[in-house]
Amino acid sequence: MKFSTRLIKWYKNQNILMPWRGEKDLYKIWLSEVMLQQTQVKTVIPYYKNWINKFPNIKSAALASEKEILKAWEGLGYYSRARNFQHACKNIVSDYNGEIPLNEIEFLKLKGVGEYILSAVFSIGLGKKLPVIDGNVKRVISRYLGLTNEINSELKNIKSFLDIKIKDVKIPGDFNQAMMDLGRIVCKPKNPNCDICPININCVAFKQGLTQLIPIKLKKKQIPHYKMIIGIIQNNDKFLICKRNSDGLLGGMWELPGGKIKKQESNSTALNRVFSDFGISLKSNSYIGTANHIYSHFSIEQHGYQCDYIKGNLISKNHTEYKWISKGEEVLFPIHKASHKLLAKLKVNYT
DNA sequence: AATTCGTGGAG
DNA sequence: TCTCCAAGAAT
Repeated sequence: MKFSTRLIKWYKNQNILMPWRGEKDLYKIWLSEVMLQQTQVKTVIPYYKNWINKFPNIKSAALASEKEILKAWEGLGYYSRARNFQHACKNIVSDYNGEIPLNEIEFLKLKGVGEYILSAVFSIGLGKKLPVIDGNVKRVISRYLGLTNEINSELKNIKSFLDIKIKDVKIPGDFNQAMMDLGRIVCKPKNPNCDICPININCVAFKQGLTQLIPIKLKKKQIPHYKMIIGIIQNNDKFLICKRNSDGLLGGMWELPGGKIKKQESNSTALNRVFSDFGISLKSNSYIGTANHIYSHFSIEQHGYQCDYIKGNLISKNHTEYKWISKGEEVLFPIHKASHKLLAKLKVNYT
């Protein structure tokens, strides 16, 4: 049997169910692929279902408020995906009469649509013979062909191999999803189950015992670590939350205000300095707790302090809106994980 | 071209 | 605890 025949036979036999499998609505296929970027299937499923309930089509997504969009994405990470997806939906409503462009060049112009999304949506939704290349596929093919250069310098070899293999496939979407399922379930990063792999016969890495070495990857740089003070600024029964700038890290998300602690600086000194720079004066404070959080390129250690507000309006170049809210109201706002960790400690200690 | 974008799970 | 990395794209 041929490579693709073995692969697709295995795929059909697995019959793995996902909410978007078998879906024909391009909008839903597209949404699933956006959510699945750098995110595991299991994580995406509840977010996908919730999103489809709230925004069942392009128009509803385009008409939603930014707050609703980010709230539906809260906790999923890489929030620019949500903002870009809505931007693209608005673009489709205004410039494409509400219909997703079926032309590759036009679809690629949409925000958040790259080579992967194009290939995934057009192969699964339209039957186009465009191979997808994601982390799974890179791993599977680099092992299958025994590619011993750094994985990202082998992309042309991987693509030319797939371009040939997908030509004689009847259902390109199945071929692509089979490749990704195989990488996720069998050809795993560690301890691949080569014994049950449908394409192990011609796999170079398997035959030569190289599955532990391939794919070859560069070592990641160490990420910096920062200490921060975070304020739960109390004013009567309310506390302050701030909306981050729409660009950059956690764009558009709400958070508890705070800032970095300088080296050799005490927590209380940092607390006074940061909020003095924000333009608000505080009095007595009490320690709430510490919450660590790891981002992709740095990590933080948040030291939370509950403070009593005296006067001043918070002005920060990092934020565009400020709001005093009562405890419990935070569920109405899209708030990032790091702030949620401290809010959880607030509940434990002060209810 | 290298960096910047979250969060959670696996081992 | 530590490291890797997941249906990548934008800058």
